Amino acid sequence: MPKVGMEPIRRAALVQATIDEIGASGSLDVTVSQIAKRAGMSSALAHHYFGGKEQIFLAAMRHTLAVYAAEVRGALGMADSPRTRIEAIIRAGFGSTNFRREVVSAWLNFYVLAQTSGEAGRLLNVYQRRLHANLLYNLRPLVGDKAEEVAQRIGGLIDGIYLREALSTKATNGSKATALVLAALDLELGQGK
Amino acid sequence: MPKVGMEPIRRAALVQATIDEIGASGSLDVTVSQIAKRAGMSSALAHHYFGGKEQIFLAAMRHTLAVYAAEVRGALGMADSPRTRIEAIIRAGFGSTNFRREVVSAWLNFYVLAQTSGEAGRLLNVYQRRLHANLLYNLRPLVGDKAEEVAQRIGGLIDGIYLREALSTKATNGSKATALVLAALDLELGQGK
DNA sequence: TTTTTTGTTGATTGACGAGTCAATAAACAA
DNA sequence: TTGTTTATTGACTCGTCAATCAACAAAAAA
Repeated sequence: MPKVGMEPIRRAALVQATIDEIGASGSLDVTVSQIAKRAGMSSALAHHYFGGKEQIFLAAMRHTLAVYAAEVRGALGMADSPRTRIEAIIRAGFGSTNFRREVVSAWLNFYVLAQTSGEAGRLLNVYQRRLHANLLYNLRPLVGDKAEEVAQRIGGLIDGIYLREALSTKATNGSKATALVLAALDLELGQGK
Repeated sequence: MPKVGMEPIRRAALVQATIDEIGASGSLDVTVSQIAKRAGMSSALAHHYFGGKEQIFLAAMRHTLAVYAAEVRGALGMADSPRTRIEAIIRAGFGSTNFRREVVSAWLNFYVLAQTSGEAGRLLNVYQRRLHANLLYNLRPLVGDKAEEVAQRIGGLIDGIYLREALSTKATNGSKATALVLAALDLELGQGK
């Protein structure tokens, strides 16, 4: 019983199903059929709306990145000093949304996809640049010309902790990760200038 | 013209070819045929010696981990204080061997494999525990009961910087990464007991 | 020399998966 | 009413790939 205006609904369902399926299987070796089934439709329909598997992946990646960007933006809006803005960035990265197992798994696999797909690499690049620029901009007034180096370190630490959580079998604890990075920030800022 | 005693040679060639092939393609989507061809033999022979694809991957992973472990051990042998031992660990991680593009790529993909394969997860776990234990043991005399936290941070930073290099399109600079982490170490140690 | 062990591959099998297509049907426009 | 657009799928094509097998060759053992 075909209804009209299904396209956005189907697309959203497929994107979410893709993230869930990647999270469930832990790899990009998920078939279009699996994704479509989870989203409650035939694989032919998935192809109809997205054209191909890679485009489904990219849409899922864009969605993940967009959600992350929105959270950072939201958190930044509530902060009014460089220091609190940096804290906001860190907290947003380890927020409950981005820290759910399936999202973490999706990120990890997007890292791999970025090595193969040019478009995926570009997307990830945008994320990394934005994170770095945000950190850099707010660190500058706090540590001057050390900002570049500090931003590199805080950014790397965020990614590294993220990675470890992705691999850890234990239930992940976002707040512990946040505390760890915040302590590093304190150290970096405590060093004068 | 079959010669005798080929097994170890073939196995080593396949392991190296696997790492190279993963590095070249940037993903685990490499076929046994590709690997075998790069190693100069038929795919049937690869199956003959290893049994299956997963076991080839695991052997490559074990080799990568073993090389890394050997470098750490070598570096540790030349150090005689906790501080220099920690430096040795960091330097080894970013040493030229582990920092070559194909090795970095292999690591990244092993991370993904670890989510799927139990044995791969176990192997990676061994590496992480060993790194953590090494850091912890040598940090204890320097920062006392903060050692656990500091080890977590230094370890996470190593992994994170590694990850970023894996994704960077620019030629990677191991010494820059090393300097970044060493500076973080200085900070952590500078904060007094 | 005969037999067994080790090395080696081309050909084949069997499964699976991406993408296409034709067909069906409801909604909508003319 | 008739034609067009949108939604939807089962069936099919085509390619790929892991794994197996049968067969052949050389070396080593008997």
